[in-house]
Amino acid sequence: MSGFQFERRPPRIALLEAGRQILAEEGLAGLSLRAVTRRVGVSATAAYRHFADREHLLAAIATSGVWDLTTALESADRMAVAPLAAQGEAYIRFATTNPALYRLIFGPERLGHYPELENALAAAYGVLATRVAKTVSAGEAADKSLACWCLLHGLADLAIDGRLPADSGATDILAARLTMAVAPER
Amino acid sequence: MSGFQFERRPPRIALLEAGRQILAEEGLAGLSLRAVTRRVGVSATAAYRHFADREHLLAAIATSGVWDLTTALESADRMAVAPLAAQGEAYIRFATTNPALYRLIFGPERLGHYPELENALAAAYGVLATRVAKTVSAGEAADKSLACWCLLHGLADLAIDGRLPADSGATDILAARLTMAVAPER
DNA sequence: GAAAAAAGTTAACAACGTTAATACCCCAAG
DNA sequence: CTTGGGGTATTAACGTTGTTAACTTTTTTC
Repeated sequence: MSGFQFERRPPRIALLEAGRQILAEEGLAGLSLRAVTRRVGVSATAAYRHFADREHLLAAIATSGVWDLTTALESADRMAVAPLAAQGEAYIRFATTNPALYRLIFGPERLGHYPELENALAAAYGVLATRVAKTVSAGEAADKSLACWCLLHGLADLAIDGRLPADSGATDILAARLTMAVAPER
Repeated sequence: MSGFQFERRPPRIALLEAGRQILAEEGLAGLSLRAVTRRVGVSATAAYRHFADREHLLAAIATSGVWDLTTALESADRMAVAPLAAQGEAYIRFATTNPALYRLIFGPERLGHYPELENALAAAYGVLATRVAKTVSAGEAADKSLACWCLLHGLADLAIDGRLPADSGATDILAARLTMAVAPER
């Protein structure tokens, strides 16, 4: 009868969330296995029940981030007018809102090649490419999708450390402009 | 009279070169302060005479890499026909030839913001922007330069871990095509 | 409630970044 | 010659990290 019972959150997820918090607060430098377990409140080696090693933890954190990006792109795309530009803005916003996470995703050694990360990235790319395909003639679709992604990735990278020339106005305006430059009219 | 005298290479440079070797051979993971000093044949702490800490060493290595990229772009630009496309190819070639170095340069936290690295990056960007400015109408120069750089950076990143769709043909052809897409004819 | 699976623990190791205190080596000034 | 000072390198030590091994504890399942 006694009302509640706390939902015991699966420990794997607790570690992931703690990792993302630390990443947001202290950057990649602070993201050690021990720091993560410390935050969750378990002992240093507890994480090895859930991740083979530190890199797998990092890959899992990155993967969860990519899924967030994917859903952000999807929901931006549902906008009635200018869905492509909206995706561009959403992409840049994701990167600038979660800089350390973004850098981890596209980071040093791309975290080896973890299949889960690959899948998530493919899904995110798919959302963009699908929209481009609807915006552009059939023959150009592949190239323009690729160019669009490169443009956004490059822009995001520059935006993250404030290297975008400020005279061009706000980040999202620039993103929209460049996105449109790649796949204009129609 | 006695012929030679070995040029004593400045230790700072020896450390830098050892660092770049390690980076090329073992990737960022193997690039520890101790590994560098070990390779040069000095004791672990000797590097502190020349670099404040590990991050400064990394920044110096990255900086030296950017200067290499700059001269590669410059010499590509000296080509008579299609200098812009040539720069694009040179950029991608640099990235794919020195993947770990490239990733270090544009890496995790962009190595704080070290002025030497900033300057080197500005110089490299200048080489590209100057060429774009000569290829495009005055009003478009800034935007197109930026777009061009983003495109190349994104392409390079994808190329590094073989994520470029192979059906589009060789990397350099793709680079040329995309470069041209941003700044066509004239 | 016993057996099996999942989760967490302590102890220990090698490697790393970094600091402090100290030695060496070369060369110019007295 | 000696004196000393800059630049360079050394050893010893500390705290932190990733990881393994040998366990114990908790939770789930039948």
